[in-house]
Amino acid sequence: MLMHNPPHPGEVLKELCIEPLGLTVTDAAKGLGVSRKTLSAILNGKSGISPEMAVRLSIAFNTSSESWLNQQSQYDLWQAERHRKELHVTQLSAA
Amino acid sequence: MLMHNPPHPGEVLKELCIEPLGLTVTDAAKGLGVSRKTLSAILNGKSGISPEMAVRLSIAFNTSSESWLNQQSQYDLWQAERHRKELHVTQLSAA
DNA sequence: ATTATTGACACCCGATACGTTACGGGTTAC
DNA sequence: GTAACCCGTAACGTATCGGGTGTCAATAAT
Repeated sequence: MLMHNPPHPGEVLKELCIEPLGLTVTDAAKGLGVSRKTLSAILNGKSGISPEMAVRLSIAFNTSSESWLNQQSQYDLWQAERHRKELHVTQLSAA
Repeated sequence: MLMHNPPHPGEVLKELCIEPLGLTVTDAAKGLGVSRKTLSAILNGKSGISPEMAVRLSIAFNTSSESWLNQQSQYDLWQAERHRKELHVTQLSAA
């Protein structure tokens, strides 16, 4: 089933990892091995979480990479589903 | 936990949807509303399944879009995990 | 006030999804 | 043989996106 209005993974990252640890974006970016801009873009919903970034997050925050990437997938899918009608696709399998 | 060596989603698509229905790549592509090249690339592992494509597949084959996109995520993640060592990331949370 | 931090902007690059067109290699039917 | 399919794919273009670098202005902390 589809979640409705899933939050952007960047929000979750900020609220669950960055803020609780009192990390600055600059320091967190340094720890993740990416630029400050890259992390900032994610935290502010401008970029998604790439597979490589999911692995970085899993190492830095001792979490699972799947959870990050699945969150991103749910988010992307929810965006894509909103244009379901505009993709003229015909049934190929039996209903 | 991580699956090991997840199959490319294109293989699954071919074996579970295209072949059982006796569909040609040309006809399936037409039904999906994409070019023959685009579908061919997916079936042969040259391209991944985009969120939009997942929605197309869900309509044409009466399946869930999440399942397609999750398969792709698992595949992408498995590729990314293989370079875990080369991403110099430092621990930020308590172990 | 000075410094640190941050978000927003520009521009660059590389990867990727998708389209059209076109080719060459198969198979099958005539 | 030749015509009609089907297929993979190379070559061109489009657009989007993640990521790096740099700059700048607003804000927060000292």
